[in-house]
Amino acid sequence: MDAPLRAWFAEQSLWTERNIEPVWQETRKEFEGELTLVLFGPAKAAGAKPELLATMLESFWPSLTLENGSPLIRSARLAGGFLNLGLSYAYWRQRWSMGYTLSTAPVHGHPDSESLPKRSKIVLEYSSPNTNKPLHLGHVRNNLLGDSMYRILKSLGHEVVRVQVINDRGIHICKSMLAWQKFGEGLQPKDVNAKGDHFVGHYYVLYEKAFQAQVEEAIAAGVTREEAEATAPILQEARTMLLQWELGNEAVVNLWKMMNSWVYEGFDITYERLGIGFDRNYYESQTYVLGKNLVEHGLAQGVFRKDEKGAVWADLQDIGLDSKILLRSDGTSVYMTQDLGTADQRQKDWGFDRMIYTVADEQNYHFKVLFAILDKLGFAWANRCHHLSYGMVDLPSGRMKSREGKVVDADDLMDVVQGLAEAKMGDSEKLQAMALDERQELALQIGLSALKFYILKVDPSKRMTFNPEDSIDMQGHTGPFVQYAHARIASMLARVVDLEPVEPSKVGLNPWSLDLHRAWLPAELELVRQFSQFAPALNLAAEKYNPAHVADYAYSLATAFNRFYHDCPVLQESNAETRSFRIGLCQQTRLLLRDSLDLLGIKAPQRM
RNA sequence: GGUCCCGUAGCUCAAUGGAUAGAGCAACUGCCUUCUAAGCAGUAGGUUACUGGUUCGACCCCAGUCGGGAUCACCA
Repeated sequence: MDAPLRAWFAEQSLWTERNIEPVWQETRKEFEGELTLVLFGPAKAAGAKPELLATMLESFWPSLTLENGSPLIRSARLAGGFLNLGLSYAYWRQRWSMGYTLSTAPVHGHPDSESLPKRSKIVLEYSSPNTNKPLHLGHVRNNLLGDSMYRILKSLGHEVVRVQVINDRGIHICKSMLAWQKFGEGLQPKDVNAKGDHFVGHYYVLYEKAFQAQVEEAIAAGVTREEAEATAPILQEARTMLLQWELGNEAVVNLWKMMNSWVYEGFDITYERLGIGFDRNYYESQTYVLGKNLVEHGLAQGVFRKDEKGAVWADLQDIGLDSKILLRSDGTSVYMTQDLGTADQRQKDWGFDRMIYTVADEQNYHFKVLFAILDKLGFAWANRCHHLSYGMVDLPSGRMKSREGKVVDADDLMDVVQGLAEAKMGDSEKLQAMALDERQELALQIGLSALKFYILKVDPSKRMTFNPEDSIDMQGHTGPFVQYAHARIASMLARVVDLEPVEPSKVGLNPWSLDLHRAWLPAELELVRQFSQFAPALNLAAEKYNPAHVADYAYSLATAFNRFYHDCPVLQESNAETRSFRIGLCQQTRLLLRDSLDLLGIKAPQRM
């Protein structure tokens, strides 16, 4: 809702004398009006019936005017305790003219600019893959959330630094290295025409197979499973390799570098195709040594304690959490230790106001503890760290399990959605004349749109089920539905120049000159009303770290347009005034659809 | 076991404490000689897991019960 209007209502003595904040909501579709004042609370506080308040308010309506003196309120009807207000067409024209788009925002701000959070510098972490296997569906949700939040926060004027931590070291990396050494026969990805990350992932699987075989063999020889798993020779070899890596053994380090470089080449391709990018990579091989000095510092300050074995602990019982170990008795660090160090490092690197970690909700407790310890260490920015926690992605058959090969590979997924979009395009005569590369690019845009929208329309905090069949759907509540509305407008507007050599000012840039000498049709009013919802949706998405609000908005706007398109002729409208008005509506709709899609990382093709 | 999260139409998801709980998919009915039918209009589908409580009003807040998940390592 319009902030000045809200402010005006809130200031009325009717409320202020009784210390009441009026409750507003969007008017439900089945009632006349766009804005609803809920009178139950105020009525109760005032000891009066809603009817009486509505009557009292009636005297205020005439005093409510726009800058040019025309009235603000078009209609006011009480239904139960709900006062439904219809706003004047002049108001909606003005509101429309302030219509916020990404391209105009930095210059003009937008109508609800008071509610804009202060612009700040934000470090946003997402993706954070391991270098022993390719990206899968879980990474995809992470990437899409991170990328969309980046776009959303950036559009509100924040400076956002996109970072990922690459988990490039550790026992799991050594496992694939070892397997390649044993079974790889010196082959490289290019020798077998493989994508680097898949190539390395293949050896990780081979390791697991060899490991299981050894375990079964040991069990057959009479050893317990537990012991067999702990003592498998190949695991010993992997551990030895990790030690050698840590000691800087040249052969091992060279192998490590070579295989990681293959993986990065593969990741680059996947990210590129998915439309995801980063401003800075942090490598665990460099950050895993960080944090020890922080712990020493905390120990000196008396924030941490050392036990009799020499291990260092953070006591968090005072804030309802457990104790957390930070340094083992042998002086080595744990995961938490490096996360502390990395956070501190990033503050030094960027001087951020806020830091956001896009990490699955299985680590909720970890981040609670991390932020609590940063706070104990006295970092003022500790309470400006946020864990953008998202739920796991399940398959219809249940949880994804990489060990059982029950994973959806990111590259395969993109192949499938692109292929389906292309097949669908084949049905359309208007798209058959396209050049092949153009076709494939469009198919990718549409396929990715289906995938991205399917994932982003769900509240991040909720666990979601990924149904492959639904995810490639292109009808109904989907990305292609929104894209289609955009493409329809684009193809229509492309003809405007030929059909109607109108002044730019007549087609929406200056709506004050577009006074229609008639009441608006419902579809016209609904469309303009949707224009005013863009900024609130964007703000809500940023505030709640939830791109689903933008996805919802894009769908609502597209729906409103489709009805308008069905009900109202545009180019074929004979009345010149109405035609210009509607062309203006189309232009504004197209911009908002394009920008909403962009915030979700989805392309808006000109035709489809 | 302690802590935290979740339970809404057959399925996937919505719904600041507000009106008759909404969409899409799947099912069924209409609408292309008309600016792109990847569309529009309609029918059917609900004890919001259950039991209480708070209040003018509860999917939403509180307590309990049942069901599902996560987490609580000198793992990462």
